[in-house]
Amino acid sequence: MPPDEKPTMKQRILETADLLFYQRGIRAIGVDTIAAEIGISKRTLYNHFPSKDELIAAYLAGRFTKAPASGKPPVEQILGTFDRLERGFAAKGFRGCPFVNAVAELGSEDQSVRKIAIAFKESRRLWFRDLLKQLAVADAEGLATQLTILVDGAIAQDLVRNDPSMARAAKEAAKVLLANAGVEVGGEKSSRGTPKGRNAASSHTTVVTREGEGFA
Amino acid sequence: MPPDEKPTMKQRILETADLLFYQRGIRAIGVDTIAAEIGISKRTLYNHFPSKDELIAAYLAGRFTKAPASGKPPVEQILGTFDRLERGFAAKGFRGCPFVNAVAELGSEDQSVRKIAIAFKESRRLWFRDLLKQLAVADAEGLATQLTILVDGAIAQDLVRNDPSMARAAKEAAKVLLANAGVEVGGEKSSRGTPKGRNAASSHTTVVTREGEGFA
DNA sequence: CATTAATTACACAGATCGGTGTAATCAAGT
DNA sequence: ACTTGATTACACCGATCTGTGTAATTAATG
Repeated sequence: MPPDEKPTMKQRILETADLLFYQRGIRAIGVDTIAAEIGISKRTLYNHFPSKDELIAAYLAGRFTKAPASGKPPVEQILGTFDRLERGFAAKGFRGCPFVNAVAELGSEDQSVRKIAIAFKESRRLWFRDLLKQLAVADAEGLATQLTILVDGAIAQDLVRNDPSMARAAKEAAKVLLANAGVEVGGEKSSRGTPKGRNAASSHTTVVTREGEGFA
Repeated sequence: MPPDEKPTMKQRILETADLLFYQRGIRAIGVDTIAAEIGISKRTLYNHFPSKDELIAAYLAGRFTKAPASGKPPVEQILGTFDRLERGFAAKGFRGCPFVNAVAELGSEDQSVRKIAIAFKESRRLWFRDLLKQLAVADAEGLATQLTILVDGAIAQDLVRNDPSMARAAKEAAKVLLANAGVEVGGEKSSRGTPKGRNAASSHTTVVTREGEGFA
């Protein structure tokens, strides 16, 4: 499918909803706001999505991306996750994991949202696990769980602190866990001591990319 | 101060707001709902809290508890955090970290909420750091950060999965990080392999306690 | 008993919420 | 030129939101 050409109206609605939902919260954004942002009538929005709930579902479904496959060796893929994470943190507009946020704000009643969130988290865990199995790690299941914990912990910390170095701290921890599991982990320790520049207003030419999608 | 005696009206309002805000989300709960739950008039509520925002602030302030001090050795205190975390997860009605949730649902604009969330997270990190310094850990700052990442990661994972064993997985990771930093960590490895009973509907006589408060 | 303070019921304001109904308008395709 | 489908403007619905004004009622204190 050619990625150019003018986007469908449905796509425009969805991507605008995505932006607003993610940035300001699902409950905080009304359908009127979304329609106004695009400059369309509310009727048009409802012609493409029969209800806000379905729009929310589409939003989360769109965030459910596959973890990137690459030819690189498993260790690099695993550690690379934390590098992508850090870039995501540094990118303007990062606001944590959309699935965790959705569960947090939609309460425990909403079962469908929780289900997709669980599916996403588990898919990431399995991605780690399969790579760990390639590395002949004994307890691939448990270590994979621990890696997802590191990822989500870094995300939560960055969400409140706005400190991208949390990704690096998590990466260092991941290295220790990997080494402890008998995995040969690549050379330099990347950074030492307390990550400098905590709570950074340090804007390194941040790009507005949306890499990582569901995070992470 | 004697903890018994009948609670103040303000206290009743606050504790009810706490329960509802935490359980169902701040944005999801209206002041009418809170007043109705207690059985008081909305006017009375506004006589004690001039606005919902101040009630929210009081809610978060109430969740800002000090990490429990004890005479136990630092390592046990650190690892004990994860045990308390697991009990919190198992307790009925656990719904993640109130500060992270508040930041997640109130969006990036609300500065006051983010500030108190940062303060809380940092206080927990410093608590870890001071204990680590007692253990003569070289990079106490960095390791403390990593421990908070583990805590928040376990919380996020449990929030979506409802799996209290995430706390144990985080604890095992913490042990590895501590050992790697030269800390002598206590004997048995507590559990091995994949934590059984993932996504547990397994109700072990869960208590309704609210220990941990702000988590963790 | 009289005073005072808290709480009550209740109506109401203005905004926003998700969602619908309708008729006019616009843009293609044939 | 005619038809078809999408989009528009716009009014409207009932519900809910935060917050206020007011006068009556209740409970404790002197």
